[in-house]
Amino acid sequence: MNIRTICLAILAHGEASGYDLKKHWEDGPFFHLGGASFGSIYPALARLEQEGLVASREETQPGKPPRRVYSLTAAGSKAFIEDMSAAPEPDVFRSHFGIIALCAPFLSRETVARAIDERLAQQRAEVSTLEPLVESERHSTSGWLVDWGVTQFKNEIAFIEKNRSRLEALAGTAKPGEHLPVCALHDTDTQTAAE
Amino acid sequence: MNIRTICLAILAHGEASGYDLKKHWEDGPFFHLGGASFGSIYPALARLEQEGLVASREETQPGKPPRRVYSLTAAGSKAFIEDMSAAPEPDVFRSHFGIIALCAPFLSRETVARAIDERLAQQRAEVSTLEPLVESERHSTSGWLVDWGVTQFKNEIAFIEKNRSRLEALAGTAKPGEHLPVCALHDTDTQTAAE
DNA sequence: GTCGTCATGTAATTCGTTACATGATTTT
DNA sequence: AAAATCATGTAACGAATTACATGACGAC
Repeated sequence: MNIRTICLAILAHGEASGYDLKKHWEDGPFFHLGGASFGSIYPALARLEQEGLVASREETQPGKPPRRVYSLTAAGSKAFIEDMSAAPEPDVFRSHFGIIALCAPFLSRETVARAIDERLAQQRAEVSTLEPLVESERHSTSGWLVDWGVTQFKNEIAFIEKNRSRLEALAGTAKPGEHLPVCALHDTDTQTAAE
Repeated sequence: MNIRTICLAILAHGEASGYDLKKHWEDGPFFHLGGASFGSIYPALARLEQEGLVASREETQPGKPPRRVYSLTAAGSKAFIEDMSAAPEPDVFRSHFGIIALCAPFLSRETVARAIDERLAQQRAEVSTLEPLVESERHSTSGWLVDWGVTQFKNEIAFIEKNRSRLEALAGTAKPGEHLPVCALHDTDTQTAAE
């Protein structure tokens, strides 16, 4: 999922300026899906225009700087649909919290407890951003996505609350210098060592 | 979450070569957390060694090329704990499926249906990778993470199965050229247009 | 005799971020 | 008077990927 595709996806909803695109990501409830800086948006739009996938017109507005408004061309629309139809690479979430959970035996109880608290706070914050939208977006385009998000975050919160003591109990259980397999499955070291 | 941190996290479990590190990511059940190529692992290890966070020794093995085995130094251990204690940036998942859900009105029913099927297949594949580990890893370091993953994936599958018709019903509902707000909340265009 | 595994590394390229540069207007 | 908002863009930099280069050994 590159910026180009996200630009096309947002422009499919209607024309927008580079500034608008950034606002959709930063202030919108879907910032999980993106988040991009001007330094990548403007060049991306310029390149899309060069490729003929978007067209732009300058819009002068009184009392404000002129804005360059982009919209999909027919070719852009086609490219967007092709992008959406392409087989997706599996989602990768490089999660700080996941690494902490994996490394709990090497970390102090306080570190683990704090990580759990922070994770819960973060997921709760996401829920309180999205939950008010469930009603207002029920019959809009984004209603489904809002529900998806709320459900995911709530489920994770429930899981962590239920299993936090089990994770905290793992904290600090590795003696200094102790060798633990990352995952017992494919750790050939331990097997070789045992032979 | 950069490669450096993941290297430290895996090396905290015990010494490993660059080749080992890659295997932990690619073949292990935790590839969601990472996935990195040799082109990034080897330079990362070299830099960590320069900084004094890891030490290496060459291990000659009969019939196989010699391997350079890395392990954390005291400074590396400290750096690892600091990295883990640092406040995490909120997880961002740039999800292809999420974008499709958001753009359903602009896509055909077939495209949306296929995307749903692919998503379900993908999440089910993750479950069948992780589920067999629930038992074997129950009392190991990674047990918690395995449970976390299984729960997350199963919950998402359940949600999609329950709500797929609702998403499919949205497909193709936008007329060509129609302007739809990405999210009703902060779409000033529609409000301005309505004034 | 070719392909897969073990093993390390470099170079070119892509993608994106941060910081910088500019400038009018409105709010505090 | 300072700060925030609207608005666009470039340049330097960083992080990671892909592709390339090398080479021995074992399996089929």
